[in-house]
Amino acid sequence: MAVDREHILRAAAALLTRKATSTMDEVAKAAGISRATLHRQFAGRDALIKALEELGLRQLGAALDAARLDEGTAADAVRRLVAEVEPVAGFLAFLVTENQLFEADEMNEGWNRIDDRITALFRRGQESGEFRIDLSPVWLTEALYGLVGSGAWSVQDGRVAAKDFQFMIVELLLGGVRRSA
Amino acid sequence: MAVDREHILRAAAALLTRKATSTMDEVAKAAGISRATLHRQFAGRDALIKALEELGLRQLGAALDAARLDEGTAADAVRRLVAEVEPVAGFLAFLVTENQLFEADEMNEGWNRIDDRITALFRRGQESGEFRIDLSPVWLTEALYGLVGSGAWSVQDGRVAAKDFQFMIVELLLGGVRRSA
DNA sequence: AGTGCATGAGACATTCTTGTCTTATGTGAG
DNA sequence: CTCACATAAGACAAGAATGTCTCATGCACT
Repeated sequence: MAVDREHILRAAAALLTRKATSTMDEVAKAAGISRATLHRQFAGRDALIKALEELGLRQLGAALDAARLDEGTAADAVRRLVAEVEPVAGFLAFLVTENQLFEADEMNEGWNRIDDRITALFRRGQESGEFRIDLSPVWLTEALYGLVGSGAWSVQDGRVAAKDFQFMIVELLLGGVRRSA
Repeated sequence: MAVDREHILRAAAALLTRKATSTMDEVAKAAGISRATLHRQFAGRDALIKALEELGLRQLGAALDAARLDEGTAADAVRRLVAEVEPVAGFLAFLVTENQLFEADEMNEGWNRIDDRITALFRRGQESGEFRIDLSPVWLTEALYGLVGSGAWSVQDGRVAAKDFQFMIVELLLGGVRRSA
C-alpha cells in the first residue's frame, strides 16, 4: 500500500511551523509512520522540505485558480481567496515562516508568481475605486499572509473557532476594526 | 569590556526568525563575535533562546507601558502601541513564530500577560463604541501580531519603506482596505 | 612599559542527527 | 495457502553541532 505522501507533508508542515528544529524522527512520529518509511518517501530532510514547498506552492496556486481573482468585485474575490486558502493555511504559514528556503531561485520564482497574482487583485480593487489607495498592494499582500497565518495558528490553538476563520480575516482585512460611523 | 548582550540577542532574533535551524556558529557570526564569546555569554543554545524570550517579553512589556494603553481613545492607544512596538518588532516576530517555547509554563505566563493587556485594549474600544463588536478581542490581538510580524518582515526585506511601518499597520488594522463610501 | 581582562581562534571529546542497512511483521493479491 | 511487497523496529557508521578547553592577541588602565 502506497503511503499517503500528502498526509505526511501536512503533518510535517504543521510540526515544522510550530518547531522548525524538529528532527526527522519527530516528523515521522507526527505523521504516524516510522523514520525508515519517511526516509523511503523523501530522500532526506532537504528533500522533505523541498517537497513541502512544492506541494504548498502547487496547492496555493490551485486555490488562487479556484478563487477566480479577476472576476466580480475585488472584495468578493478577496472573500473567495480567503475561503479557498483556508484548507491550505497550514502550508501557507509554513511557506511564510520558512524564509530560509527562498535562497533557491527556483522556488523564489514560484512564490513570486503567487505574490504577483494577489498583488494584482489588490491593485485591481484600487483601480476600480473599491479599495483605498494609500496602502500599497505589496503591503496588503504581505498583510494577508500575516492574517492568514495568525488565523491558522489561532484556530489550531483553539483560541478562535474554525468556522470563524474566513469571516474574521476577511472582515478585518476589508473593513478594519473601527466601527463605521 | 563587557559585550553588548542586547546587540547579540537582536542579531540572534533576526537570524533565527529567518532561519530557525541556524547553528551557534552562524549566530555568533551574525552578531560579529566568536563562538567562544557567544558561549561565554549564554551557556548554550537553550540559554540563548531563553534569554531571547526574556528580553523580548521584557521589551514588549516596556513598550506596552510606554503606549499607555488605557489613556485616550482606543484608536489612539492602538497607534501608540504600534509606534512603541516597532523597535521591538524583530523580537515580537521571533516570539510569535517560535511557538516551540511556550511549552514551558513559566514563559507562557509572561506571554499571557502581554496578551491580556492588548486584548483589554480592544475590549475597551468595543465597550466605548469605537470598535466593532463582531470581531473578538482575542482574534484582534492575534491579528495585530500577524500584521506586526508581516510589517517587520516586509521592511527588513525592502518590500516596504521603514517609515511606512506604523502607518500601514495602524491604517489597515483600524480602517481596513475598503474605501469608505 | 606592565598588568589584567575579555576576546578570537582553534583543538577536542561528546552528543545528536542523519542516512543506510537488516530483520521481522503484517497485509493484500493470486 | 503462498508469494510479493511495504512497513516498523532497531542496529550501525558517518557527519554535524555542541560544549569545554587552551593559548595567543588586543585593549584599557595604571
